[in-house]
Amino acid sequence: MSPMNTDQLEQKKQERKVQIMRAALKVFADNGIKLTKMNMIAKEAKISYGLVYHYFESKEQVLYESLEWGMERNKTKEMFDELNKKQLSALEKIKSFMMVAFKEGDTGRTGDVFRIIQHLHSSPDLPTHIHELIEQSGKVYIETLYPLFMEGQESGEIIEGNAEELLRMYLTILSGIMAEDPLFWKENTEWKVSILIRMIAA
Amino acid sequence: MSPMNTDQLEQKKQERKVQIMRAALKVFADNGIKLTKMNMIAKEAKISYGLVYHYFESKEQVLYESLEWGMERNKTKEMFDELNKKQLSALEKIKSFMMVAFKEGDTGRTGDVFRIIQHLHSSPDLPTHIHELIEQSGKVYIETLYPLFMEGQESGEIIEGNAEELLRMYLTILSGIMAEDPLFWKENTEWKVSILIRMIAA
Amino acid sequence: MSPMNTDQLEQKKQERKVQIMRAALKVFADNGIKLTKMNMIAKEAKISYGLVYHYFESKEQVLYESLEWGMERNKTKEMFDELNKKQLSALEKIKSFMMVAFKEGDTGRTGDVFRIIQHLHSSPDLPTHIHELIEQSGKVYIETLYPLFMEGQESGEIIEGNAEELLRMYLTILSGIMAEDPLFWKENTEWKVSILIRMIAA
Amino acid sequence: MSPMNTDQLEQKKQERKVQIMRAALKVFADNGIKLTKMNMIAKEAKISYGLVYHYFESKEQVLYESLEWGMERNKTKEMFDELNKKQLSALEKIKSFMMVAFKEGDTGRTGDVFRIIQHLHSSPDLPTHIHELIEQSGKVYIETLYPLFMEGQESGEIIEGNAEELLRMYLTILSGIMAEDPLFWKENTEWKVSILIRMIAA
DNA sequence: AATGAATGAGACTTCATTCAT
DNA sequence: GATGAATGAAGTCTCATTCAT
Repeated sequence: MSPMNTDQLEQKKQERKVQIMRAALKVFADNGIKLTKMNMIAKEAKISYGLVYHYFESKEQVLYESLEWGMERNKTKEMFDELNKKQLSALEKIKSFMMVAFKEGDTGRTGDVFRIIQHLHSSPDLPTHIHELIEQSGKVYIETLYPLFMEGQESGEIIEGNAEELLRMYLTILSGIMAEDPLFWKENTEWKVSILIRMIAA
Repeated sequence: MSPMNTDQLEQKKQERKVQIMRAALKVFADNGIKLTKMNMIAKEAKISYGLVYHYFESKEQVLYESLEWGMERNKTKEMFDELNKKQLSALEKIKSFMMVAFKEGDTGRTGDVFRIIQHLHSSPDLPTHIHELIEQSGKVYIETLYPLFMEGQESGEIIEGNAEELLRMYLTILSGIMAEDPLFWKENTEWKVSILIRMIAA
Repeated sequence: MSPMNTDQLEQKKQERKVQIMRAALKVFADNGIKLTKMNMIAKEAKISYGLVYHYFESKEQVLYESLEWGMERNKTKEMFDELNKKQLSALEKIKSFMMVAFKEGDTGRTGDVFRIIQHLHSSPDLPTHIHELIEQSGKVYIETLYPLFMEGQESGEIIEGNAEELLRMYLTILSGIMAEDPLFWKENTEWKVSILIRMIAA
Repeated sequence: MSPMNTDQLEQKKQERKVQIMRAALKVFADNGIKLTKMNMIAKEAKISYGLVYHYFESKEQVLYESLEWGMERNKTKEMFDELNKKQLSALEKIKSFMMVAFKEGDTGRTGDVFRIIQHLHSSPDLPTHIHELIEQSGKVYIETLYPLFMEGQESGEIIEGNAEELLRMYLTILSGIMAEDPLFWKENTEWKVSILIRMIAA
């Protein structure tokens, strides 16, 4: 009942939520939104399904907050800021970005978020605020990669043509891979990245 | 009571089945197996859901027969035989294959079948006979493209390396695109094909 | 278009109805009312299910008319009148009744009607007019057998006790047998009848 | 959190299952397998149909487990062992068996199980494991009564003839009664038993 | 007259959500 | 806080009935 208690409780509560959100991201990413049962999230988080409702209003709310949390952790922007400090060409930066973004361990969840966003593209019956979240999240990739594409074209590293269109196609392909084969990046990452880069490298 | 009568009826029945299978392929491709409701197939075919059961035993049977029918129409093999008659390099043949396979109108359904097969890869709880059908169908692409990849490598048109792995990655990317953006090939097909080809062109 | 034609048509129609009713009685008797599908009746009558609706309003109507027709053919009363002409004791008449009633060929349908009536006892959700028909039909057996039971008791052939109760139990057992094992009477009829008679024989 | 807690929960769960199985046995017995709706079981158990699925996988599983449970409670064998300790003639034992088996109160469910087994004889489209259960259960009656029939014939209490056939007919009649009139044994049990016994008593 | 194509109510089952403990 | 018991909407499939041919 001491004031400290309240804080501790609050923190514990937050930890629980994180435990659930981490599980949710994984399960949503693996199965898609509709096919993910509350059951599966609870099992992945090693709690009872009833408890999920103690921390979240609904399945939809779990999705929303998990995405929010995942994007925050995702920190694409920060990743780029980090990259920009290094002395690399535009193409090398793009390559580095892919290596970092998709070859993550347990912590990042970048891939999970990316994959969920793909699943969501094909779920037209979701509420607006979720679609907005997606929209916003998708933008991050565009906003950070577009300048690099432009830079690459100027320096002659990247093929000519409409940079925006090229970027969109590039992202479509990345999305597609993640939707198609979640384990794609697990093996031979470097080789695969280099092949993909060939598409845009002059 | 003329002999023509029976034939006509039989043909009409077959047309109805085709109407349903065409609808089913589209809806399955767009939504995945589990998320496709009989309702959706029926609505797409502009009939009542009850009627679907007049022509097919179950949802699973609709899937199976539709795939079978779609693959038959698909005729990847025939397409290649046609190609091989022409005087083209391996890379040009691969390019032609993509142009023909993915830029079809309403008739071909090649893309739908391709996408469903992708969905099915991630549905481990389907009966054996469907998985066999998929397996078999997937093989067609490999069996027809693999020799071309080899040929391309020998002639120096295609980059060095493990041809099988390269082909698998190539197919994963194609699958991913179709899963991700069904309308991908509608516009700018030629340019998109050329970009993709860059991945493997030496 | 001649007047004769009308009659012939009328007769043909009646024959068709009989064909259906005969089939219906058999299928209803074997499967019970609810579990009998229109399909099964049609197949048994070797016609399409649609045609049944040409001759009858509904499944319920098929049941009603079939029962009516079956009871008419059944002619328990006539059977007894026949028996009464012979010089037999009451017990021998009861025995004869059973032999005739249950060991019939294709024509009689006595057993079918009897069995359907049993099924109907346990179908409380049927319309009134059908229940009335049943009621009425059940009475025939009681009305014709009751005097024989009385007579048998007076002559000392049948055991003492409440004749009505004894008869009711006897009929329950007969009904039960037909519900339980439709083919019961096919074999060893005489021996089985004699065993059953032992229950009431003094 | 006391150790008792888990046990209590487990016990409560078991009680719920028993509540459902008791209801199921009654409803199955009254209506037959196919005509029994999950709804009816739920209503009889005074719960929602959804809850039934919390405790059982499917309707079929409800049937299977209910039968198993009912047979266990049934304990025909134990009943006979009890009887055999007493100094009774074979016929008297058969009589006692019937009195005990069919004049039970709420607890026994012997009659329900017996009736369901009859219904099942006429349901050829049930899975094997259920048929095996039935088979096995049916055997109990035969295995326990057959020796008594033989014994009775040797001592001259029971009429001559093929004991097996006689027993089969006897059981058919019992089954039939239970199928036909579930309340048959409620009243006048002793008298009814004595009449039935007359069939086989020398 | 005859067929069987077409429809939709109802039954089984799944699963998100609420609630008692 | 934590569990899982309880409910009911929605999806798959069956089948009586209507209707076009």
